[in-house]
Amino acid sequence: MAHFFVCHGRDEIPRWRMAFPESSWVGPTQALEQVGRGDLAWVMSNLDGWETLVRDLVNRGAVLVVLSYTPDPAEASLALNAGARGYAHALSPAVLLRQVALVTSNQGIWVLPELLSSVVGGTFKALGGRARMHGETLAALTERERTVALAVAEGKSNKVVARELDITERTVKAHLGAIFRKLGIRDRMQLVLRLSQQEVGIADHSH
Amino acid sequence: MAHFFVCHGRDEIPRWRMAFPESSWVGPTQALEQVGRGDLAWVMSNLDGWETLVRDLVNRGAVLVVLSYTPDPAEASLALNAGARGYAHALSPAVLLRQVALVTSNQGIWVLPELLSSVVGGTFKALGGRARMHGETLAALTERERTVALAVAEGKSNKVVARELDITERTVKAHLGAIFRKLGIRDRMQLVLRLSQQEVGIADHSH
DNA sequence: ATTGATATTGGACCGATGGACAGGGCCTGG
DNA sequence: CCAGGCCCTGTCCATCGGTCCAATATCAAT
Repeated sequence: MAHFFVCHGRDEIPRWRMAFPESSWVGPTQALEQVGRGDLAWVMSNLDGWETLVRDLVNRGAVLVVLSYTPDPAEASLALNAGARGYAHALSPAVLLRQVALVTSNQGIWVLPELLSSVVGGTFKALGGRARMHGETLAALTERERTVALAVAEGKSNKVVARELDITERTVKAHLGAIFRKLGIRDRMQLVLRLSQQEVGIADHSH
Repeated sequence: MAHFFVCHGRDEIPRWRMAFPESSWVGPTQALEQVGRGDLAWVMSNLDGWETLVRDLVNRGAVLVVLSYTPDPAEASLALNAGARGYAHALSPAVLLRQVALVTSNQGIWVLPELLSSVVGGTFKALGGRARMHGETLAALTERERTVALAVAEGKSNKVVARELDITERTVKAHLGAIFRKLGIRDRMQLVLRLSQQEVGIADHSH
C-alpha cells in the first residue's frame, strides 16, 4: 500500500515527509496515473477540482484523505460525500497524520473532532428515525447454538466445528437442526445469508 | 483503558471474549458505575434505553461502540447521534472487532461499510459497495460462470440453478468447479462469504 | 418429584455436493 | 488447420449435510 500526497509543487510540507518518509509527491495528473487500489492518497483541498479527483481515485479503490488549510464543516461534508474517508488540517502534526492513516486504512472515518458533531449530525436528519425492528435472528438461540451458528456461518464444516468445540459431529448436527428450526430456515446457506444481513426469501416451512 | 461489554447476561458472545480476553461483562447498571474516561464500551442495541446509556457513558469520556444483531442505517444514525464512535454487527469476527477498537480509540469513526453510504452521504458506496466487491472477484469468471456463481450465492441448490438456466445439474457442477478453481476456494460456502462480505479467511490454493 | 429446556451422543438413511475422468460442439486467433 | 477457451453432458464415487429414529445427563423451575 503506497502513500501519495497530491498537492501543488510548492505545498510540500516537511512534517508530511516526517510522518511518511516513504510517500510519493505528485500533482493531480500524476495521481490519476499512479494511484491504484489499496493506496492511501492525501489530497489538498486547495487544488482545482479536488472533489472530482477524490471521486476518481476512490472509484479505483484508493483510500482518500482530504487535507485543508482552512478546515470547515461544509468542506468536510463535501470531502466525505466525494468518498474521502478522512478530513484533517493540512498542518496536522506527524503523529496525528499517522493516526489518520491508521484509522482510514482500517475502514474507519476520521474527521477533525471539532467538526464531528456538525458532519455527523447534518447527515442524519435526512434519514429520519424510522422504526428498526428487534429481529431475533440469533437472539432466539441458546448460547451453544449461537456458537455453532457462528462457526458454521464462517464457512466451517460440521467436522471442523465439532473439533473446535470438542464435541461430536453428530452433536453439531443436532444443534444445527435446532437452529434451522428456530430460525425457520433449511440449510447453512440460508444461515450465512441471514447473518450477512442479506434478505433471503424466507422459506414458508410447514412442519 | 478498560474494555466493557454491556449486554444482557444471555448475550455473551464467545468471539467477544476471543477478541478481548481482558474485557469485562456488565449489565447496564454496572456499566454506569464502572465505565469511566478513556474506557472503551461496547453496548448492545437490544438493551432497553441503550441510547440514553450511550449518551451517559459518552458524557463521562468513554469511547462507545454500538453492536447490533440487526444492523440498519436508522439505528446507526441513532447510535452516532448518541455519541457512539462505532456501529457494527454484534456477530462480527474477532479480527473485525479489534479493527473497530483500533479505529475508534484513535479518534476515528467506524461504521459497517454497507451502511456507510446512508450514514455519510451518497457516494460512499463506491468503496464498500457490493457491486464493486462483486466486480472484483467475479471479474475472473466467464459470463456463464458469473451467472451460476450469483445464483448459488443466493442459496440456490445446483438443481434449482440448473432448472433456472435450463441446463443439466451436471453442467452447473462443471461451472462451479471452474469457479472454485479460479477463485481458489473449496465450496459454495466460501463463495457466499466471498460475495456477501469481505473478511473470512480464504484458503490459499496454488493452481 | 415431575416437568421442561439444554447439551450431549448414537445409528441409519438419503439427497446434495464436489472431484476425477471423459467426452461432445462452437468459436477465435495464430 | 489446429490450439485453446467456453459451454454443455455423461458416469462413478467419496464425502458432506440434514433429518428421522432414538437415548442420557444436567440444571432450573414448579
